[in-house]
Amino acid sequence: MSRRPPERGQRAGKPEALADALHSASIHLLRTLRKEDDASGLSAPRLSALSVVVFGGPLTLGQLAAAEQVRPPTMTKIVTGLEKAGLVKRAGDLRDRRLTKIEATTKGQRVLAAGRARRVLLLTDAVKGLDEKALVELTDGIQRFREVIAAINEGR
Amino acid sequence: MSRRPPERGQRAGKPEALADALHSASIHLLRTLRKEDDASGLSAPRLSALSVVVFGGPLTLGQLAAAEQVRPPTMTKIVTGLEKAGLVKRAGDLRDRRLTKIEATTKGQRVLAAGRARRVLLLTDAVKGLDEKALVELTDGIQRFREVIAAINEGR
DNA sequence: GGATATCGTTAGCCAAGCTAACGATCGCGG
DNA sequence: CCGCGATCGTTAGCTTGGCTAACGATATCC
Repeated sequence: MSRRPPERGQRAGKPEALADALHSASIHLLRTLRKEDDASGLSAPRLSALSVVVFGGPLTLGQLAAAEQVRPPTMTKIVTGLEKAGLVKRAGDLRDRRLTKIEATTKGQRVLAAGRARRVLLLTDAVKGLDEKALVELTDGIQRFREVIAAINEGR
Repeated sequence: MSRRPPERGQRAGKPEALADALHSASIHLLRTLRKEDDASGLSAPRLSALSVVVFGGPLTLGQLAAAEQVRPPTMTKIVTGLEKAGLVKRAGDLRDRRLTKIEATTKGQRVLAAGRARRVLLLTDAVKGLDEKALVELTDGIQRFREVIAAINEGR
């Protein structure tokens, strides 16, 4: 959902408003970051996948798809894009495709690092307006955020 | 970015890790909710736009596009989809398209309410595992989350 | 050695985002 | 009173990302 008149639950006393706030905030953060990430020429899904490859070591396409919670054909497209951009490469057993591992190139590592630096710049500016207390609240909140998502994904 | 080995900053002491955590959590929440929202036949962008229309009263396409932070052509598509689904209608001055207002149908209101109920159910389950303290932290965190996003969007 | 299982890819669909170009309407100035 | 520019929406056309269904290649197992 979205930003709308402030009369609607800012403090989110009800789970309903909380759900709405979570959804809304997520949508807007991604829309905001998407623009910034454009500077690296990488969309959010590609950036996300690249991140997994860089930090998750070499892994198969299936594993990557599972990690990103998308179907294999979707991941094929993403990996193909990353490969064309020279950010990842296929290694390992190239004959048996089920065993080929996807790994990051050094360029991929560089680009990822640069993208993060860019985002950090943005965030740093945004954080300037927050005091220490707010920072702590944000950090704690994200942790809870993660727990909620994990709970949803597990309980089904 | 994405879920990856837990050794990477859970508590987000650095802004870098905080940015990463925000991004990651947002991506995953949306991916998770997308599935649920499928049940209403509405994608996240449509649901978001519908929400703005329902709660933001009748408004022009341009205003809606601005609220949703997308370009007018994109919003044209979304509104067209919602219109075909009978969730919104165009009213006001139909001759001068610059003055036609978009407003929700009663069906639109119903569907939105149903979608929210569905999400709330999910969230309620997820929240069962959280104690009061965690709930407060989450609520506070979201508020900060919003502030950060607002700060980013303003400072440019 | 041939059936089977496993995994990736191809094909083909749709939604959502963009830019560029077009169109329609109003308001204003001459 | 008539055209001209400004304003806003839409159309056209492209890319990416998501899906399912079908196909292909490889290894394994009997």
